[in-house]
Amino acid sequence: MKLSQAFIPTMKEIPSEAQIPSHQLMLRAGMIRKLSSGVYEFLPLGYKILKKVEQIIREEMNNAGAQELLLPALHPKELWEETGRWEIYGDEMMKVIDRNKRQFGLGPTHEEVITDLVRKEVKSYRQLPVILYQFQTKFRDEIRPRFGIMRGREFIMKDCYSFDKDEAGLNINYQKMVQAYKNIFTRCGFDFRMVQADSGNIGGNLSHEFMVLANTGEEAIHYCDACQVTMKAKEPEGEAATTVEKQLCPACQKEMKYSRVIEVGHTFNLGTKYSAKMQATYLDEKGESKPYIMGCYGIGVSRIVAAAIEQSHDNNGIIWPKQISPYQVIVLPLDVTNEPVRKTGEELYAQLLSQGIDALIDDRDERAGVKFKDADLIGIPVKLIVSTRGLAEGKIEIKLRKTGEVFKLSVVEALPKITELIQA
RNA sequence: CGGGGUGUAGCGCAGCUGGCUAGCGCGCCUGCUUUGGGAGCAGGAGGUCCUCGGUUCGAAUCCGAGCACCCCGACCA
Repeated sequence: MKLSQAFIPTMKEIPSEAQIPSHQLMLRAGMIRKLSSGVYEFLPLGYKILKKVEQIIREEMNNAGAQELLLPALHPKELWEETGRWEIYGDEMMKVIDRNKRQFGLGPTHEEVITDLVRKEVKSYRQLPVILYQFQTKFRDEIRPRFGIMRGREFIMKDCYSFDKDEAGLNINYQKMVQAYKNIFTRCGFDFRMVQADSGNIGGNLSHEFMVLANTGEEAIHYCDACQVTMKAKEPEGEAATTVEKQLCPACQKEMKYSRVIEVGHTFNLGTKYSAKMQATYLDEKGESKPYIMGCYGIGVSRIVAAAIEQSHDNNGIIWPKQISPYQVIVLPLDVTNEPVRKTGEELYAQLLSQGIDALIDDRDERAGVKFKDADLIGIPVKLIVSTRGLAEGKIEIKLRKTGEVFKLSVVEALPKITELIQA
């Protein structure tokens, strides 16, 4: 992509609405814009990152035996009345009415819809297990949307549901999903912990949350890496309470570490909570009718993007982990009015593309400072700098976003080095 | 929903104790100069001062109501 033609409106100043780094940087980097409280537009750069994250999740889900589908966002009221959640979910569900005065909810989660689909199609134990997932826009009329994309009223979620004939089957699938989640968050470059959790509104009897360590997180944990123990921290109570109670590790008795965290994933053992209420049953080997044993597994896809920035940024902007960076390399011809510089930049850019490297080129007639600032702001891991000064010595320069490390190389050495850096 | 705060150009802000034609920085357009970390000069475009109502000869400024947005709390991917 050529920056001169790209719709990436960067900003020098911080919009006053944004308080935390990820929100500020996403706005400044031209990734998102606000339409309304808790409702955001993903611009091309933000959308590209979202798609990268989605693809990582998709690969791991497919690998774990789950199949992708797409369910509706419009849910008829009657379906939610079957589980009693039309009342229980209450005002948190956005509601709409059609021309015949029929009521619908905008799906905040999809247990009812998926269970309805499966109960209509899956009648025998022979058809189980089945694991289905989707990427979808969820609607939740949050009491207080905040921190930009972090807690929106409309957001992208990957939700996955497993249907088994018995508890043993569910446990196997649950473990598969936990492993898939660990793979996903590792690939996203996260420093994260898994913690046992309350099951909240979704329900069930066992659940785990996946927490990214970040000091702007809305929750907190105590953890002991030596013993692999993690527990959720209670929020300090009372207005004056700012100190956190110390926790000793139940295994080794040493003081546990404490960190604020962002919840990016949540797994639930649902049991028969939904299938029983919805008469969602199959026939077992003996011809007896039994409710499915269900599990449910969610990931906040858009939130992952924000969490990644919270965990990796500096004063100059975002520092994307290689795996989810929107582009792998940015080529910076520092002076496009200098013909050799412009030409060398264009050629290197074309060569990168021809080798399947997703590159960006800043071909704008801007000063060097502007180009460096924008490149750092949007966080591309590798800068390939072509300058009048460098070319006079027959050199170009490669500079790494994360470490600031610089390599001066001849033009022919550049591509192999970039390939090496990208694969490292 | 309870508490706190903000609303003036695309962004950041000043002006607000009642007074002329609403201002500054950044950004944007034109030209010239510049060209390794957000350039300089000159010219220019861009405003329902959140909305409605009230007080007044006169309101961005004072009063009232409403709306929007942000922050703290309960809720959650």
